[in-house]
Amino acid sequence: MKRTSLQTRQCPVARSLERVGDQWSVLLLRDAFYGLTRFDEFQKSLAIAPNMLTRRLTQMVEDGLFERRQYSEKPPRFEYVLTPRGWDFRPVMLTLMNWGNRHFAPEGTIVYLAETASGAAVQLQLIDANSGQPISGQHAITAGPAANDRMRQRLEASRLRREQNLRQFPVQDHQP
Amino acid sequence: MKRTSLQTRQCPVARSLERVGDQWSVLLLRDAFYGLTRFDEFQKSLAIAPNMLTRRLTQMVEDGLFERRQYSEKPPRFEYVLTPRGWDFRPVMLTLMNWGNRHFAPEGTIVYLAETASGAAVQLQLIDANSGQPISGQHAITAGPAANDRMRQRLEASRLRREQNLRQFPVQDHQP
DNA sequence: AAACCTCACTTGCATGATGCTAGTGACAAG
DNA sequence: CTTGTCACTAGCATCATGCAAGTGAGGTTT
Repeated sequence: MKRTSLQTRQCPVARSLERVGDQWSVLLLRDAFYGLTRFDEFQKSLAIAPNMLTRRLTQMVEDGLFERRQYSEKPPRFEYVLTPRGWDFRPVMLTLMNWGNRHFAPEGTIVYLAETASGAAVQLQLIDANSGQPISGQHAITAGPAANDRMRQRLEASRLRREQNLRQFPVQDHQP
Repeated sequence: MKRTSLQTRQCPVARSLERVGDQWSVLLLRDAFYGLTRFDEFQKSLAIAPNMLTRRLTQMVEDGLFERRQYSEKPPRFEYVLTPRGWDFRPVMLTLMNWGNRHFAPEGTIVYLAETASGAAVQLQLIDANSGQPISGQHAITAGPAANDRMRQRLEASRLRREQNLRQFPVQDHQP
């Protein structure tokens, strides 16, 4: 059957998944961050069927993640370059890579993020730029001005459950 | 045809996608972070068909993201609780949510992360905990000890392209 | 005690997205 | 004038997705 559309859902995660909720989209972005731009580069790197690649790239151009650009007139040739929206996905990619490294690399560290200049390894951390504090279990998703009733109920229920848990297990914090 | 397996690929992103490379897995994790644990809670919240939900949950239990736990004997009832590996996905979720909020919420901010105590809004930022510096275009993916030849070649090619770009556009930095 | 409800699923089948293979069109090189 | 590169398109097989309906163990209501 048709895959259920998440477009109508009022949730930024669901809306993101509508654009990158499949394997190939994310891998294409990964390769784009590695600097690939051309159809056959993606094809070789990913071992993806050409029709799948066409479908994904077309969709991602439509979604504003890639821009299709002609780089040669006489042999008509095209390349796919990241838009600002595509570039903006980089933190998600790095966080996901970090997760994969920690949990699915039994043979040891495959890749890591490093400073280009010094080569020093980076230890990724998500912080609140306002306070400088790392994100922890002391931070919670909150309804914004555009949230509808359904979303507010969902978040309110979540808040209540959190309070109950705190009463039951006062020191529990899975997210240090 | 069968979906191509990414298991054999030596890349932490591909390996992560093998576990969360579909829409429902990520949405299940989202709801788990909201505090949902029971089959029918997930079903109502996501409007997912029960067979799909069974398939996803079973897979995610196998992958070590959820643990299936009996919480009642007399009416035999089960719940699905996040494992440490599942909890560890939270930074990815928050970063993805942030991306969705910025790019796919034309009606305004739907949800935001806030400090539980003060209610102060959080401005998410990815930093290097070693240096305290934000992650920028000055950081690059580097081969770790367990990287194979193919991965090293990929990263070397990426490095060369970056250097060429710098010669062509010396001030370009898409990732401030 | 019959009827109805809750929770956690299972079964059966339709269909459309995924994916393999082969082919195409525009040019360039030898 | 044959071969090669690049960027695709076309045709078809099949498997994952998803709807609808049912199941079983027990509780609650009338």
